[in-house]
Parts: sequence; C-alpha cells; structure tokens
Amino acid sequence: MPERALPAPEPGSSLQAVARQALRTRTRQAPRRTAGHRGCQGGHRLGQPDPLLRPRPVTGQGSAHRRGALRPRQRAGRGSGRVHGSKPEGRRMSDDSRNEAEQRRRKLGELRRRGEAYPNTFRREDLAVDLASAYGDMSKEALAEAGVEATVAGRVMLRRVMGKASFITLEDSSGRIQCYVRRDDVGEDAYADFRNLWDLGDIAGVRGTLMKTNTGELTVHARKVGLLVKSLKPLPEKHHGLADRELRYRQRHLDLIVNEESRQVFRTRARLVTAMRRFFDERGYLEVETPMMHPIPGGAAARPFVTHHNALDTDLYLRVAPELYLKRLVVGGFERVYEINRCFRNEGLSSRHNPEFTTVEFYQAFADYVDLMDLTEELLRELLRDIVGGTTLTFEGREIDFGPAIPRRRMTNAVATETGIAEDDLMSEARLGEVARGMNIPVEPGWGWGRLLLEIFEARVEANLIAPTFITHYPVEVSPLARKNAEYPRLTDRFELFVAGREIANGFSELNDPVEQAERFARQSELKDRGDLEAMHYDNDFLGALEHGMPPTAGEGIGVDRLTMLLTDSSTIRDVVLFPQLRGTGGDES
RNA sequence: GGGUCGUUAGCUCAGUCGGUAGAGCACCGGGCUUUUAACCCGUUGGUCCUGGGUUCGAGCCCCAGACGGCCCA
Repeated sequence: MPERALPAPEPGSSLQAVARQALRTRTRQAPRRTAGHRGCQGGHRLGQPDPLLRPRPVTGQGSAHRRGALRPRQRAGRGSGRVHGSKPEGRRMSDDSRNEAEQRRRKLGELRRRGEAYPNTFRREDLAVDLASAYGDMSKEALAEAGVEATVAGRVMLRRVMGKASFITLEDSSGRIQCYVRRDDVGEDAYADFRNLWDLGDIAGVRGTLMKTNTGELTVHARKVGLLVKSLKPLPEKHHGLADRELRYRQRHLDLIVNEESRQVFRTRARLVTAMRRFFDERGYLEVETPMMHPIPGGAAARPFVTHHNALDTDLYLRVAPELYLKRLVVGGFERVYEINRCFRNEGLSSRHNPEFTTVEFYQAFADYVDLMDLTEELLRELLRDIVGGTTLTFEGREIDFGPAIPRRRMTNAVATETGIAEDDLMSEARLGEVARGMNIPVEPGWGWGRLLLEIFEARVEANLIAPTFITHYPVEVSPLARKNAEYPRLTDRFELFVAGREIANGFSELNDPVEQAERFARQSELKDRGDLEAMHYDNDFLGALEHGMPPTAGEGIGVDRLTMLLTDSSTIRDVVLFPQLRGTGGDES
C-alpha cells in the first residue's frame, strides 16, 4: 500500500499517457509472444532487438512537447515558492520541497504524467560481472578500438554529477558497473531528466559502449539512459550502509540492497543446500516431503505450535521433526530417504534458536550410527571443499579444522574428563544427583541417571567442544527413539556432533522393535502426565507402522541454519535466516 | 525469566554540568564534460522510543513500559 495518495495527474497529459501506454503495450506484446520468449525467465534476456527505452518511442514532437510543458513548470514551482508564492503548483512544491520522500513522489508524478512511470520494456543484455571478466583487463586504447556495445541495468548506488557529465554506479545481481553519462552523448533532454528526476536507489538502464576511464575503471559510456523504477524511499547512508540490526532483520530488502556481506551469506546458504542435495542424490537417497502438520507431534523432545483445522474440527501441530514420517517411508521400502525442510518449535528465541528452522534429515536402511558418523565426516568435508575451498574455516576468530578424523567420545568419558570425576562414579545415579546439585543445576524429581548425565554434559562440556567432536552413547532415558546399545543397556547407539560449542547434528541407530518402542512411548507419556511439556506423545499410528517391520536403519538430522552459521562466520541465527522471528512492535491491537 | 547496554534528522552517529538539539551522507538550490564515499558554495529537515514524575527549566535525573543488542538461566 502506498503511504499516501499520489498527486493528482493533470487530466490532459494523463489521458495521453494512458493512450501511449495502451499503444505501446499492444505493439510490444504481439511480437514478443511470437518470438517465443516465454520459457526464458532468466535474469537477463538476450536478443531483444533494440529494446532500449521503449518508454519514449515517440521521439519527435511528442516528447519535445511534453518536456516543454514540464520544464517551465518545474522552474515556476521552485521560483514561485520563494518569490511569488501565488501559483498553486508552486505552493504545493514549496511545501514538499524539503522532504525527500515528497521530492521523490513529485518526480514520480512527473514520470506518471508522461506515461513513463514503471515501464517493463527494457531488456538488459549484460551483467556487471560478465563485463568485468570479459573486458576488465583490456587497455583503455584497445577497448576504445573495439567499440564493445553493452546494455546494463541495476540500482543506482552512487552518483557523481559534474555539470554536463556524470558518473553513476549501477548495481545488478552480479555486482557493480560504472556508467558515464554525458549531455552531448545522451542529448539535452535525457540529460536534464537524468539530473532532475533520478535519485540514488532508483533502477535504471543504460546502453552504450565500453570504455576505460583515466583511472582505469571499466565503464559503460552511455548513449541512451532510461529510468526504469522510481524508488520512493531514500537508501541508507552510502558508506556505512544499514548498521541497525533490528532494521536489517525487519527490512531485509534494505539490508540486501545495501550490505554485500548479507547477500553473500544467503548465497552461501543456497550453495550449501544445493551441495547437500547433490551429496544425497549421488548416494541414492530419495528426496521426499512429509507433512508439516501432524495430528500428534513427534520425533523430538520439544514443545509444538498448535493450529486448528476447521473442516476437520481438529487440532494439528506444526511438526517439531519429520522423523516418524521418514521412518514410515523406510518401512514402506524407500531404504534411503532425505528431507530438507522446516521444523517448528514453540520455545524461546536466542542467537541459536529461531522458532522455525531448517534441518536435513536422512535415513538409511542396513546402516548403523557408526556408518552415519563416517558419512557425516564425508559430507562435511565435501561441503567445506565446495563452499570454502578447503578443510578449515574461521568461526568467531577461531580456526576450525575438518581435515583430521573427527574424534568420537562417549558422553560419560567426555563428562569425566571435563569435570574430573571418575567415569565409574558417573555410573551411580545418586552420585550424579550430588554432582548436579553441586553445579547449581535445578534437578527435578523425575530425572533419572540419564537425564542427570545429559544435564551435566550440557552445563559443563558442550560449550567447550570447539573442534568438531562426536559425542556418542547418549542415555536411553533421553533418547526415546534410539536403539539400545548391545553392551550397556542404559545407553543408546546415538551420537551428536558438536562444533564451536554448538550442536550441529544428531543421529542414531533407530529403534525398530515395536514392543520396546511402545514401552519407551509409555515412559514418555508418564513424564508428560507429570508436567514435562517436552516429553513425547504416545504415537500408536507410528507403532503400527513399526509392527510391519522396519529394516535395521540409522537416521540423522543436521541443522542447516547452524551449519550456515559456521560457514559464514555468523554468530547469530538471525543472520542466516532471511526473515527471522522478532517480537511485534505493537501494531493495531491495543 | 534475570542482569546489562542501547533507542536523537531518511541513514551513520555526536550531544559537556540539567539552560535555544548538532555533524557527515541523502535531499533541495547554484557551480563543475573522466569522477571514485567526487568536489566547492548555500539551504532544508527533529514525536530526542512511549507514558508518568522531579525541576523555574529535562535529550540528559527518577519510575514504569515497548523494542533491540550482549551475557546468564
């Protein structure tokens, strides 16, 4: 919605504009259809014959007339604001003349009167980065000799007006390119428009020949210029950019326009996801999509969001994890599946937690958790090679090396090492309770040995696991879906991967014994009845699937956001999620 | 949830002891035909986050709240 009404156009020129527009639309669209450009949806379409500046096809008397009508008006407006103050247009303009947004609307109004406000007839042919790589190394003389044509378009990021000649810097999706706009080359009228109607932040198209400036910068020497989109709001300060973190999250579009580093983060994220897909596709995993809305939330210990289906008159839960559905698929015979998608957890926000976040979960029949640790190492090395081009990355000032084999340590061993308590002592529930209380961990009555161990681990060990480390053998009590370890019945064949003190991955040999799974669910139900909001539901439907027989399977989930954080050296998840959840600012409720 | 820091022009930020609210960029006017965050000259622009309170007087002090950053849980 526009923030306020646009100034009313003059009736006469408005009708002209409409007529011109209609004519243009008709004449343009017919040849375009027959030319068959529909499938070509890329950022820049090639091969439009002389597409430039269709907004002004009537170059003869029409445009001269229009401009003739405009220029005196502008002068009268400014002048009268001060000197006469009596002409109505003059008054309006002087009222607005100090407000940048109003200035921009005034300029848009002028474009609208001419029917040139938001054209979509310009076809870019060249991206900045392509020009730079093809011609950036040529000498000034060679380039002048070659007479290379270029047609570029992008947002006006910098502008240097020197009387009758100017430089502007356009930014497109690939990067920046400078353009040289000279009155004697583009014509007096076009140059006047360029000076009077263009602002930083507008989107413009430029056609001309490539040149090198005296200082060696590759530049499009403009022959034609056109304003394609009037931006009604000023850009943030051109040197410092947009620094306010809240504004960057709430107005991500602005952040992306101004901050190259921010754009880079999301490009990296996309490459990460692409590389993951390739990794799993190459290994015969089937990509699937399972429900986001669950009748019973399951697959993780977390509080769900609740919603309501009106036609079915039933509550549904946004999924906290896709696990139980992916396992159904393994039962169904898809022996390798993966899903990259969102999960939702109704918990607090922090630099590591957004209520919706992305994971890749994958399951492989006839594999165990050790196979998955091997696979995870392979995946991480491949991702690093593709994205950072090596085996090490820098995160929060520390080098993190994924080159060497990632150590695998039992949780009890890690806790013993970190706390100095003998591993044997850690096997006693009573002893663990004392230790936990000694650490000021608020121990709750329902906690058994396993939960105590996990709490101590999280309080004392987790944050110190900077170099990549697998922690293995999680307690059964806190792993209701994982297979029991054959040797130690209190433990499971489960691991989590920690990097930079953060949990990155969680995997285990799956519990595929439906009878034991039923017992585990029953135990979770008891906890839920005692008030544990994160305990799992008893999922009879899932048990029914297990009863048909799930092959021995291992499964794992990896946090895509957290991995992106590592790869982009971002210390908060909000920097790697395009539109992170923030508290509302009040809005329309009281 | 607790602690702590912050919120001033469109943006980036100053603001002394409580005494007329500032700079740079952007915008507006003027100059400038190879500039580089162009430059030079002249203007304009404020709900000092909100609401109370103290005071002759509050951007500044006190209280409450909103939003955000960081730390802790």
